[in-house]
Amino acid sequence: MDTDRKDIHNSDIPVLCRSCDARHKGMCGALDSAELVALSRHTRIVRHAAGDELAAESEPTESYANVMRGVVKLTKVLEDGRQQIVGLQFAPDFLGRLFARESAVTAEAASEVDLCRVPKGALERLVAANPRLEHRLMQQTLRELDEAREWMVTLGRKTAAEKVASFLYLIATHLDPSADANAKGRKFDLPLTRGDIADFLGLTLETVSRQLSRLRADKVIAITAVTRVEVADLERLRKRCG
Amino acid sequence: MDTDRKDIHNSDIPVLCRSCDARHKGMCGALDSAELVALSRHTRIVRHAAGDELAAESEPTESYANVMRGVVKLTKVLEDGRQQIVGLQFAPDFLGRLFARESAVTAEAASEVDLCRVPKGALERLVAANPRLEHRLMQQTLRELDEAREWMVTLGRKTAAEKVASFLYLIATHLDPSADANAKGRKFDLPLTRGDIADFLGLTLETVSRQLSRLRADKVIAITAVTRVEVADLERLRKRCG
DNA sequence: GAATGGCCTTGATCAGGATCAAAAGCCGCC
DNA sequence: GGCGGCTTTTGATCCTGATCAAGGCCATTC
Repeated sequence: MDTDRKDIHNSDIPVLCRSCDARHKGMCGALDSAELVALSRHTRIVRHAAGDELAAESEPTESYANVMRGVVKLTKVLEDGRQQIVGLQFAPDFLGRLFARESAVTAEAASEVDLCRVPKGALERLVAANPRLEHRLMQQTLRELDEAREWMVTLGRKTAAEKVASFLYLIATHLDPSADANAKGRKFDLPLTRGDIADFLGLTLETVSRQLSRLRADKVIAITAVTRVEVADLERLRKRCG
Repeated sequence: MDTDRKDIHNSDIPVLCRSCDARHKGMCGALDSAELVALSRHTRIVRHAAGDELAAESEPTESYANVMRGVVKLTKVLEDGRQQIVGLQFAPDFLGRLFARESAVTAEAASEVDLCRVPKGALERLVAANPRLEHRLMQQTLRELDEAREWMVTLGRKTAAEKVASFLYLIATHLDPSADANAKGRKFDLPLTRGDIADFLGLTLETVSRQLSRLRADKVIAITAVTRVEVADLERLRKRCG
């Protein structure tokens, strides 16, 4: 209690929110400090290990979340087990399908992940009361729709080689926001296994592995460890994306 | 002038809007009669022939629209001309990417189409002033995102036969909203050519044609004219969707 | 009603990626 | 340090759907 009030007095912003990206680039940027304080009473930071299931397809969802660290994959499966990754979420993305009774996708931690969870009802009340928040979430939803459509081109019309290059390009440009955007090269850890990448690209893991080997042989990338990729020249990689 | 005022007096609802589906299931349902009257001063009903380009990729958009009749296809192309249809819009869908400076897709009339066009600025002002309208559009955007992700599974993981069955199932369930939802069968005209269907499914038109022939040979569908399809038992078709 | 030009269908062949199979790295664990 | 369980890589073969090619159907036009 006492500390709570001191926090508010000190800065008007809850401790947990002070260094959170969601406040700058994510949905919390739409909230003033009073709303932030009110919301933070309901939120809970949770850490999940890679592989943890965060939400299941056709299961009721009882909370939304902001991704604070790590990568979350959204997947859908056919009855016979064929699987497709339909989205990847990076910090500070909002996680969850607003207003939906149940999730249309399975959400799984691709890497170790920190989430800032909010109970469904609490967020929906806040959205109803604050059009600016809904506007923010609308902007993200529109961006996700743009990305989904971009990816449909990749899935439907690109060759295996172009698909793998496109995936690497996506990761290189999304994963490390701290990297200098102008830098020619990038180094990063793949947040997905070969099998996951295959599920993202509509390929088999063998094909993914072969195409990675080919990109390495062609010196477009270096693979310094099984999950470690270095791109010396992003532009050369982009040329391979079709 | 005089007629205008009479219309308003008569029913509070602009003539053009009275029989429009967008007022019931589309975005205009979020507007009260005064807003409807105000908005209708800016709208213009336009008819487009099949094949007309309604908006071009990377071109500035100066208006949004509601689809009142017909089917609009949204496409994206790779530099070398490979094409992918990334969405289909049916009445009374909203057409356009809210808040975007330029379109990320090409919109083209797949059939003869009637649009209710609204200038970009007019709609954006209305959205800013009316959170309920943004909420409506948010709902449609979320639905489109769900559909895009559903389609990613089809593109990435289904066989050619399953893709074609899935397309027919989509059309059968979306095209004729007046049809009895419980009816076992459906009859409809395909709004797309074989080439368009191929671009939607990530196939070639020859493969689409062959798979259609196979579905006909297997008595899952009847093709009574080149664009006319009859499905006797929707459930049998669904079983082919994978 | 013949000619023209779009679509569409069907056939023959080809190739890209899947599948099947095995070996090679990698890592935790005893 | 060596063992067992992994994911990943690489190889050999197969098969689905692409490509190349020809012909058919239909509407429009003269």
